[in-house]
Amino acid sequence: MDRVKLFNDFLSQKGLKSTSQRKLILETFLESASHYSTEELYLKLRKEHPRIGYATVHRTLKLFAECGIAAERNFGDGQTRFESVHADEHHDHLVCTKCGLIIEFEDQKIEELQKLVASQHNFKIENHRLELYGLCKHCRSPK
Amino acid sequence: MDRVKLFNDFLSQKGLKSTSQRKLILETFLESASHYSTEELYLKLRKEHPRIGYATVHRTLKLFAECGIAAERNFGDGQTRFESVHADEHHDHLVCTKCGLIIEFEDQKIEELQKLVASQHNFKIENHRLELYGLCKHCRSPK
DNA sequence: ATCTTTCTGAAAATCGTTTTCAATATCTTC
DNA sequence: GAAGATATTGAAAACGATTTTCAGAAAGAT
Ligand SMILES: [Mn+2]
Ligand SMILES: [Mn+2]
Ligand SMILES: [Zn+2]
Ligand SMILES: [Zn+2]
Repeated sequence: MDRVKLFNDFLSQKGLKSTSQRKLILETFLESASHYSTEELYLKLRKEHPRIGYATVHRTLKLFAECGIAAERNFGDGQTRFESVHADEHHDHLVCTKCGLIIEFEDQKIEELQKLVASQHNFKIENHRLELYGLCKHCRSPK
Repeated sequence: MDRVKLFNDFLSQKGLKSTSQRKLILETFLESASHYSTEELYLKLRKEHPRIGYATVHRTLKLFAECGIAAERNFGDGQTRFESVHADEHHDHLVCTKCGLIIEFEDQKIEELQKLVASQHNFKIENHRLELYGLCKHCRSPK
């Protein structure tokens, strides 16, 4: 559990405290590979821990993002989503507009061409987002 | 003025009315090539037409999007922006995180590679977004 | 001109997110 | 293991962008 240590180091370095809620939220967040909205993770946690508060879940997700173990995403449904980040890996997304399925991909050629475009405009890229929206394999076929 | 006719056809086809506000908003929207938030366009309009309402501006922008003469964009600053769409042209964006400058580009190779990625996942693309965030030419150089 | 329907603008409502605040938990220091 | 200092929690309120409501005004049909 490398990310747990990473988060604890982040907390102590910032003078923040290690609480049972933070441990619980991190554990649950790491359990699944999904792209959670605050609401979704809150509802999942509340099943087993009815005392947990929405604000705590949200604040903790923001902390994950701040320390780099989570990334904030926005797929245009009006909710910010958080996903677990592995080391310095990067990926982009295919998003099914019908069932919500999210597929991750990385294409090195596209990444290169992005850099080329940026340099042609004298632009220094800090980050980017590429999302392909459409119908997934299952939602394409009627039946 | 092709887009004016397009909008009027859209209105009459839907049983909607052609009002002085709608004419004015469309005219002002088309005048500039910028990526307007509702707020921005509202403030611009209000200078010459203090009686216009925010809700009317917003509703009208949504109508533009619905009839295809505008597209909704979201560059992560929490505001929906509307830009004029020319025919079926498509483009992506470079966004300066410091000054807000928006540069448009289209790279045919990237578009091709996106299709390839999609087909590899048996995915049917409906639309996509590619945004490169960073520093523009001016904001890069200190001075 | 009259009637019917849609539109407008101000204000209120909504939705996701963030902040506030009093009670509680954690961490230090003795 | 207390006691004190500081950060955290959860509920509720505040927030900011967007959307809806509603009564009066305007547009279009007859
Ligand atoms: Mn992902
Ligand atoms: Mn554009
Ligand atoms: Zn699907
Ligand atoms: Zn700039």
